[in-house]
Amino acid sequence: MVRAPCCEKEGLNRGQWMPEEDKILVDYIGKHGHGNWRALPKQAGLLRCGKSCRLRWVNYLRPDIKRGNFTKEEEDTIIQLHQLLGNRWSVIATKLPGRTDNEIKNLWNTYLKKQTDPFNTSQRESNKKKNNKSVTSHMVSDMPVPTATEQQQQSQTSDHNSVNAKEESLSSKINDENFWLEALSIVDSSASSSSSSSSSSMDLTEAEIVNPAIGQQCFDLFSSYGTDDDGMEFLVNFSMGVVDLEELSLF
DNA sequence: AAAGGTTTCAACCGCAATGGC
DNA sequence: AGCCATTGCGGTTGAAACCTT
Repeated sequence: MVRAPCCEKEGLNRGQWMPEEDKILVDYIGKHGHGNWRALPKQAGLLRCGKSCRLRWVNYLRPDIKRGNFTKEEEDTIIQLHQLLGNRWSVIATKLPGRTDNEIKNLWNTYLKKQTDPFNTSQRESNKKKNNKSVTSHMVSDMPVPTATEQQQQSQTSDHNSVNAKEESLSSKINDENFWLEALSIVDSSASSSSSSSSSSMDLTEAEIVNPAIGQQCFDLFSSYGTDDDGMEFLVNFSMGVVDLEELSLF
């Protein structure tokens, strides 16, 4: 079967959006919402395909878009999440309010990828000086996640027996209340009784990781369980320092 | 000043996923 | 179950801006 083109290309504008086009799109969506993207350009009077309109809105015209340089915290978050999720830009973007997947992808491809590559460490620094842009460069985290190179080195140097022994050791801690009390600080215990300190972790709702070393152990352990969608969501939150304690029952 | 090289990022493309019929 | 339309995602492109020589 011949694939249908995404839009009629004849007579439609392509390339850079003109300010007038932006205004038409913003005005239309402000009044009617975007509804059906394919039908939108015709209804709004734009000589663009629906796909182009959607992209322009999502990546540039949305009112909640945060423009400007990424902060150090945002960069660190992206680096951590990328190590966890790979090139799942849309998932990463959900953890950075106001940032788009396209923006994050561009940042990664032009800067962060080089940052995490030990053989290209100084490239952006020199560019930064050239461009006089205020992008910070470092990789500091309260709960450090190993770089891809480090992970590779780790996998090369450790044998399966020692890994299994470590997992068994960590697994045994999951049901150890003191282990969790040491690692976590309760953020939201409203759904449980105030005597939560003496209850099991399953009675609590949400906690912050206050002991990075233990947090790292937990992360290693949970990662070893594999990652379906729910597990992935848990790991994302965990990597950002927050634990949904109800999810612990999954492990 | 200008030519050539490099970087950035908005926009495009093609494919996969999803949902309705 | 299968087809089709639509949406969303990630990879890629190319024009513009910037830098170096």
